[in-house]
Amino acid sequence: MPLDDRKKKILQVVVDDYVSTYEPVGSKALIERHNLNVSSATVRSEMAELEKLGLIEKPHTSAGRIPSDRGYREYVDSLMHVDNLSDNDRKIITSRISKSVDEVSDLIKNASNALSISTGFASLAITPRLRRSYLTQLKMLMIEPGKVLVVVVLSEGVVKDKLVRIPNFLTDKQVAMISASVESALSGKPLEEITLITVTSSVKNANIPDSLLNQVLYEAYTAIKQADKLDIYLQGEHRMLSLPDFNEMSKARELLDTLSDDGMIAGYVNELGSEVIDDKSNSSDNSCMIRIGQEIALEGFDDCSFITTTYKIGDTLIGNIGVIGPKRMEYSKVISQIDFVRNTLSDEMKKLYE
Amino acid sequence: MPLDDRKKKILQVVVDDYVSTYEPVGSKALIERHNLNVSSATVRSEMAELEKLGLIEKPHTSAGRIPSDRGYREYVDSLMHVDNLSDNDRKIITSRISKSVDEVSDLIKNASNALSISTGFASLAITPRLRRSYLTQLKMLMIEPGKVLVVVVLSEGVVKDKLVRIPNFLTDKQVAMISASVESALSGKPLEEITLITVTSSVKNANIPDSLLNQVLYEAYTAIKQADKLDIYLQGEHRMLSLPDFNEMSKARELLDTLSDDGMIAGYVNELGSEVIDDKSNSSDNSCMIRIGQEIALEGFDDCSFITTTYKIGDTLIGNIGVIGPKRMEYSKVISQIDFVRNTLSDEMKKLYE
DNA sequence: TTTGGCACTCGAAGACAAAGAGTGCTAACA
DNA sequence: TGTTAGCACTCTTTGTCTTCGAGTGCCAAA
Repeated sequence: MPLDDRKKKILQVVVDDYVSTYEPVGSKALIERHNLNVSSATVRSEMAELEKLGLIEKPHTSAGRIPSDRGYREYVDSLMHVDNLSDNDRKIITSRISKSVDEVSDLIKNASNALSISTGFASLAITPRLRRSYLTQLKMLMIEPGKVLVVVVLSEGVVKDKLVRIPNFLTDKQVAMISASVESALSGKPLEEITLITVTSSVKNANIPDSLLNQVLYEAYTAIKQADKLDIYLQGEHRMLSLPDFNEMSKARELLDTLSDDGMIAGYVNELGSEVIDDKSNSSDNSCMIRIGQEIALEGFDDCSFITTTYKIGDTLIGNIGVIGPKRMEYSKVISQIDFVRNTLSDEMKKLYE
Repeated sequence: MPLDDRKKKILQVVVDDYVSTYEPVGSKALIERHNLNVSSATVRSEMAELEKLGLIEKPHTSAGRIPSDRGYREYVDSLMHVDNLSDNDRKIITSRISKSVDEVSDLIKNASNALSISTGFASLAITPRLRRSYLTQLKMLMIEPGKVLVVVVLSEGVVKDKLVRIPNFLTDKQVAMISASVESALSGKPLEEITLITVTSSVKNANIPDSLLNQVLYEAYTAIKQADKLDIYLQGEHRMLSLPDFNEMSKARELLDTLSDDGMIAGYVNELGSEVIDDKSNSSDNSCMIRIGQEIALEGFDDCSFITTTYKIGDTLIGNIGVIGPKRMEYSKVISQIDFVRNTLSDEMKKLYE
C-alpha cells in the first residue's frame, strides 16, 4: 500500500508538528500551519485513512492525531530528509570530544557525553567487540608474592589487565616462564578461540606441581577472557526527566529503572549491533540503526527510540554509539548529530593511534 | 534550651510517624497512636512550643506538623536508638557483598550496591584516599614502540596503571632503565610528596636526549599522579524516583541533575570525609556522618540526607561509603545497615588481602 | 498545669458548567 | 469522483463553587 503524495505530506507534517509541539495535531491546525491548498475536511478524511493504515492514532475522540510507532517508522524510512548540522553544533561536539585524553575508553566516554549534551537525551556507547582480535602479548608482572598483574595486549594495540592471586611461593622467574610459554603458544590466536584448555595445554615441563600451575593458568585464562568484556557507558539519563514525554512519574520511573540496568541495555544494543555487522548488505558506513517505541522490547521504552550506529577503531574493531531519546524526537537532527559524533570520534581515534 | 522529657517524646513520635506515613502528624492522631496520657490540647501547646524552637513546622495552617531540619537533627543526635539489623537483612547484604571478586574496586562497588538495594535509596562509595600511601614499585611495560603501560604499585598493594605514549624510537632497554631509576629514587615516598621535579630529577646519565627523556618522565609522573585519583561509585539513583518525597517532577529532576555530576558529589563527600578524619577526637570507628536537608549545600538536596561513614583497607587507607536518601528516612535502620555493610566490607577486604 | 470546647483556617475532593478543539458524517458542488 | 461546507457530537480542559474534615489557636474552667 504505497502512500500517495498527499498522504505522505500529511503524515510528514503530523510528525513534524507533533514533534515540535507535543500536542496532537488536528486537521484545522494543520492546514493553518502548512499551505496544503485543501480544506480541513479533506485533511480529515485523509487522516481517517492514515489511521486505518495504522500510521497515526488519536489519544481520544476529540483530540488531534499523533503518529503511531508505524507512523514514525514510515517517516524515518522514507519521509525524512537528513540535513546538515549547524556549524555551532559541530563546534560544541568537536570541542567536547577533542579534549585531550590518553585512553581510548575516555575518548569513547567523551563522545557519548557530547552526544547526550547536544541532543539533550541519554546516550550510550559500547566498547568494541574484541572476540575476533588476537592476542599479541601476555605479560605477568609480580606485584608481591601471590599477587600478579596479568597484562593482555591485543592485535589492535588494546591493552587490558587484571590483578589476580596465585599461590604465594611461586617465584618471579616461574611466573615469567609461565607467561612466556602462554604467550608464545597463544599469540596470534583470536580471543574467541582461546579456551581454558588451550591455555592449560600451552605450558609443558614447567617443573611446577600441576595443581599450582593450573591455578595460575586458570587466572591467566580469566584475565584473557575478561579482555573480551564489553563495557557500556550510559550517560545523561537524567536529561530524560526534563522532557515532557516523561512528565508522568510512572513513565519516568519505569524508564530509569530499566536504564539503570547497564547490562540489560548493553546486551540489547549488542544484539542490535551484531545484526547489522553480520548483515553485510546493510553495513553501509553511514547507516544508523533505529528502533522505535514498541519495537524495543524493553520495559518502559514504549515512548522511546534507540538510534545507534557503529564506530570503528582501525579496520576491525567495531563498537556502538547512540542515543536513547523520546520517540517524539527530531530524527533527522539526531541522526546528523550521531553521524557527526561518529566521524569526529573516528578522527580522534586515528590521532590517538598516530 | 534542653527539652523536657515530654517534648522529647513528642518530637520523637512526630518524626517516627511522619517517617512512616509521609503525612503531617496532628495532635489528635498522635495521642491516638501513642499513649501519652495527655489530651490533644496539651499536645497542641507542646507542639506550638516545639515549633517556636524551630524543631517542627507546619506545611500550612490546618495541617499537622512535620519535623524541620533541626528537628531531624535533634532526633538523630539524641532521640534515636539504633537497633540491630534483622537476620534477614544481614543475609541479603552479606550475600551481595561476598560475591567472589578479584579487584578491590569491585568489592567496593558491591558494597555500595548492597547498600542501595537494602535501603532502597541511592548509595555512594569513594575509593580510598591514597595521598599518604607511598610508592613501592614502578614498572613500564613496552606494549609496542611508542606505547608503554606504566604500572604503579603502592604501599598497600594497590595497583594502578595507565597507558601512555612516548617517543617511538626509545628501546625496551631504555624504558626499563628509566623506570628502574625512577622506582629506586621514589620508592618509599608518599604520593603527595612526588612532584614533577622529584620525578625528573630521579634519572641521571641516561644517555638519552633530555627532551625525549623528559617526555617519558612527564608521562610517568601523570601515571603516578592519577593513581591518587578518587573514584566514586554512585548507584541506585533511580530508586529515589519511587519515593513519595520525590513525586513532584521538579524535585526529582533537580535531584537527579545534581546527582548526575559525580565529580561534584565526590568532592562534597570527600570534604565531609576529610573533616572527620582530621578530627581525631571524633573518629570513633562506628560514627556516621549525617547531613540533613539544607545542611547539605547542594542544589536539589533540600529533602535529602547524606549518611556516610568510612571504611578502611588495612590500617591506613580510608574511603567513604554511604547513602543518599530522603531526609524522611528511618535513620536508625539506615545507620545500622551502613554499619553492617561497612563491617562486612572490611571483612571481605581482609580476605582479599589474605 | 491540664483539659474540654469552640470558632476558624485551609487543603482535598467532588460536582458542575462553559469553552474549545477536534471528529465523523452528509449533502452539495465542480 | 474528489472536495468542501456545515453540523451535531465527543471529550478534555479549565474554572468555580461547595462540602468535608483534619487540624489549629485560644479561652475559660477544673
